[in-house]
Amino acid sequence: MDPHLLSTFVTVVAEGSFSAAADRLGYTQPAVSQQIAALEADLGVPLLTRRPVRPTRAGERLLEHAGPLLLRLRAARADVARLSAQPRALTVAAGPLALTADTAAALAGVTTLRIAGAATAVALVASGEADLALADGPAAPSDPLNLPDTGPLTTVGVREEELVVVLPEGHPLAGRPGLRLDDLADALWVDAPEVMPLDRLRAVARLDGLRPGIRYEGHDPAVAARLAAAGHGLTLLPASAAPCGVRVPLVAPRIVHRVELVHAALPPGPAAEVVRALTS
Amino acid sequence: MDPHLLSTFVTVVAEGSFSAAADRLGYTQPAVSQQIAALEADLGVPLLTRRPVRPTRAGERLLEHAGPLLLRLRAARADVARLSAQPRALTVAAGPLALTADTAAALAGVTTLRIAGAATAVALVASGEADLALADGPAAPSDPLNLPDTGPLTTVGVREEELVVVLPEGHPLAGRPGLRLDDLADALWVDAPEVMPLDRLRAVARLDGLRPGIRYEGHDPAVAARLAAAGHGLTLLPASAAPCGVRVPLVAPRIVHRVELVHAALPPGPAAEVVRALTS
DNA sequence: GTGTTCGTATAAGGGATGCTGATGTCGTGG
DNA sequence: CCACGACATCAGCATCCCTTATACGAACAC
Repeated sequence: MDPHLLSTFVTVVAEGSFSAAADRLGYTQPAVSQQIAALEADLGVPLLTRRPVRPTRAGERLLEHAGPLLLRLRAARADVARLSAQPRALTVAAGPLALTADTAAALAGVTTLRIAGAATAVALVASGEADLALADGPAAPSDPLNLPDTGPLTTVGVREEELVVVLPEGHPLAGRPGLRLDDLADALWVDAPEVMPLDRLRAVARLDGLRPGIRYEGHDPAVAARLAAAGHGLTLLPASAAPCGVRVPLVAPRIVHRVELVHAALPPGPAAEVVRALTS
Repeated sequence: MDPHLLSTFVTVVAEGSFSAAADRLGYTQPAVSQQIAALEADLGVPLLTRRPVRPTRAGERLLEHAGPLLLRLRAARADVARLSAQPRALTVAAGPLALTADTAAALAGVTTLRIAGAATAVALVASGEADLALADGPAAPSDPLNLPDTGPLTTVGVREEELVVVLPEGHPLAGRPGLRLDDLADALWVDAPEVMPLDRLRAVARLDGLRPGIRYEGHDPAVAARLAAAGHGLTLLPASAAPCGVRVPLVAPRIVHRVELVHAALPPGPAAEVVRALTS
């Protein structure tokens, strides 16, 4: 199973077409046909239906592996390259809720800041496209975030902050001193996958429900808060990131908003300085 | 970076010799030389010192990635193969402390039982060599074990059991009703990496210390207990696995011995039956 | 210092692999 | 029914990679 073939397979599925994938990869169409045929011959099962081009069940299984595999390959290459690389631009990938005032203050010397979800941020560090990641997400107090395993990276907790439920004014629960998530599982929630993904919340809180309401595809927590304040659904945010609406602390289950710093082994330099500043 | 080359690289490091690796892989020596040269040319750095053959720092980095990568490749292949595979022998990989009487009773129809550490057991399931894994290890109560991420596997908790410190009779602490691990960090411990690895204990308990004493390379918990009872060092075992010695419950930090069942998506069959029996 | 030996690197040749361009085949839409 | 779009197949050719043969270099013995 050549990674080259795997990458072609991923592209074909993404494009939904052999010819389009060939264009994108700089091959001719027969080359892509033959690569897919080689993969299917190797594994002994069809991976794609043709016309329309869609993954079979076996193809879906393979897809689940292909992404992490190709990422890990890039990570290996990046890890080796880091040893002999000259210090260059300093890129930080941060979660949308990771940048409080004092965290931002610690980012001296950073050239580029990129906002990305926890998994993407870690992937950027692993593949060498970013030097540091500030991954954020919900977690039980003092529990680590459940970050994908992409190789030998160092992870340190940076901060944990109380979470609040953001409600519109006049909501029946707005007067409560604290709220339990179980009581809100049937309510409508703002579905903001780039700010506070509902599926991660479900996993951490160990509950089903949290019906998705309006979907917000950006990564500005203030917008999510405003949507919640306007009654489009509830949302859960760290206290400092909810500028409006009625904010009621979450009391059960005990979940906090956690920020972790992820980086590879770093030579002394500006990146290491930022790590020191963030962890002190 | 061809996985083929990666695999050759791993073999060369393991054998400590190009020629020996060539023999093992069924190549000639120049083929191995050329493969390593190709890898080094691709990555732009020497990966091995020659005479003696040892990984350079870049090579060590690559090695850290190569194992998981090759495992993941096997896992992908196995995952696809599972879809069209006929039900065959049913193999279970179990941790050394996973098999209590009732757990063993649930293994109806199992053909082969293999004892392996948690990481190895999971790797066996991922690569399709085993159908089920019963991984075991220390963990905070109701926290999952920290198993390596090898792809889309299902994990369910099976059991949690109290841990006891095994002491020789007459030990100054033998009369205590309960023990704190911090107070024992400076004591000598039985180093039984296949039964209860000290490094995992350190990670879970978040402490250094636990000085390794006698090393036991087998995986029989009774032997570890006997070594402890004979005064060769302390050891920590689930209450049911310590047949001798003075057994004092561990009261802090709160750590239990946890067993988790790991398996891929299973078609109905004997394997699924065992899963049902173990999780009910 | 010199010779022997062991182990890796290099060179040349041949077979397999994999890409391109041309053409075939099948399903869809006019 | 025909034309068109899209994937499969085929032939040809360049490249890659493995094998055999040989060169090179370090370690060791004397």
